[in-house]
Amino acid sequence: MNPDPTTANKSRARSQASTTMSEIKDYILRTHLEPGDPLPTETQMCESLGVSRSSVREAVRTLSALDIVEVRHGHGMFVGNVSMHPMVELLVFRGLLNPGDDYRSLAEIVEVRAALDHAFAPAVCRAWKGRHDAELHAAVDEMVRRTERGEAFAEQDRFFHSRLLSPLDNRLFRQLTEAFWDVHMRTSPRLGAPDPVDIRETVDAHRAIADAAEAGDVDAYHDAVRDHYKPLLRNLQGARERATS
Amino acid sequence: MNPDPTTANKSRARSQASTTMSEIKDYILRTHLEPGDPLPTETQMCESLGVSRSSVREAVRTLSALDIVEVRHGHGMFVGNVSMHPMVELLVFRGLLNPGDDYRSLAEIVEVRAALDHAFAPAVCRAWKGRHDAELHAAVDEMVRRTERGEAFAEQDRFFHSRLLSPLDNRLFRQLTEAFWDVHMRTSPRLGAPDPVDIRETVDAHRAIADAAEAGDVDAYHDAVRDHYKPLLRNLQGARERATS
DNA sequence: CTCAATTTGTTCGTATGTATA
DNA sequence: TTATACATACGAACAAATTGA
Repeated sequence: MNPDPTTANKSRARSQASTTMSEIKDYILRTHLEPGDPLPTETQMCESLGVSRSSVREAVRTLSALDIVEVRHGHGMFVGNVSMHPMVELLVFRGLLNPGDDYRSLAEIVEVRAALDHAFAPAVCRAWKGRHDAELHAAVDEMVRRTERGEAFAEQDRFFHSRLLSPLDNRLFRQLTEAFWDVHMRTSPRLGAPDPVDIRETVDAHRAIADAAEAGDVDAYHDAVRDHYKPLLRNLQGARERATS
Repeated sequence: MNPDPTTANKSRARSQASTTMSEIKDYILRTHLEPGDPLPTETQMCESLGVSRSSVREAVRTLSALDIVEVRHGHGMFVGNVSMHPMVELLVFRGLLNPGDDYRSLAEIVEVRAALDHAFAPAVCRAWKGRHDAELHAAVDEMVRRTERGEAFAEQDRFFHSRLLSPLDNRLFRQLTEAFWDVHMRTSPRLGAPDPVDIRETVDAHRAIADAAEAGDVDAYHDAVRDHYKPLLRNLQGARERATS
């Protein structure tokens, strides 16, 4: 009685959209496409995969959420750059999800950031030893100026950390660090404006980090990283105590 | 002339599916839902948000890809557990994407895993000091038995590392570690079967890690972690050299 | 600049598969 | 087993964005 039109699929348990998603991923891998390369149009995929447009769209939706496919309205679909952006969205949402321990997620983020910085300290010092980077110090100078004017310096901060790790060849580590920086920035506003003294301490720590790296002094680098996160952890600790009291 | 039906939306630039996604996220946060809690049905969302079912479905698709929403066929939609699974999928795909430097992604994964292990060594040793965990050692015993029978021990390996970090209160770190373990396992098969001597060395390192943690000996712990990854890094190095030759 | 072609975005109607009671 | 509620799938039509003639 049942014509069983699903026999064509490998397993009837998996949904059309799910199998279609795998097909698209396989297509990208099979044809050795790279980020930015154009993908077939929706209608072409419908024909070649033998599924409806809705299914293709849902599959593409999923891949788009993972930054594996990038879709531009009225233009076409392309291979995404497979960034860490999905994880950032995820962690930001997670941070907002916990109403009880509000600052716990942020504290965990900071702890992991510090851990990564410490772990790659030898590699960073080895890479920078003997070199001097004007842009790195210019970023710190700009932080100082902005601090004196009472302005924020998120942009310089991001640039500094990105630049500092740029000579490393572990792309995963670099992207992970930047991703956690992003999560940090998008979760921290609830902390309120930090103390001016703490800001000054943070800026100084950036200078110390750059100096230690360029001197190839791993121990000094560890100390500077510790100083970098110290005021933040202090604020976080205070906020958590206030929240529980 | 223009009836402008999009006035209801905050910004006409964003797509329906995108705003719908934000609405659902806001709904979860606003009503303080937790992972596992039921969500309104598709039709209910269509009515309350004033959009078509397709748009709701595409929005849900995106949230489902990020493990923010879990949808059970024929049952309903629920708040997902916001796990690291999306990142695992992402990194596995990334690993398969590079045809040139095949083992580079895997090497980066291993390096980050080792970095995290080293970074949290003091916390692990502090948490385990003076304690003795039968299950931890039982896992190692089982590894030994399986090695003697020439079998794999992925399950025991995962349990070991998960158990080892279980006393830490940084959930993010634990989930990150497990996620990288998953990526590692799903990317490493291309390396081929490792040398029996290396396997033995790896198993011994697990024992040493457990002993060091329970003794509260941070230095020994660092050494054990190094030994744990040493055979793997050796194989990886060899594979990369063979690939370039 | 305007027009037309291409491509993705949105909607609706309908039929089907699935889980629960 | 039946009934109900729900998600899944398909196809057609129209809207909106982009590109290039």
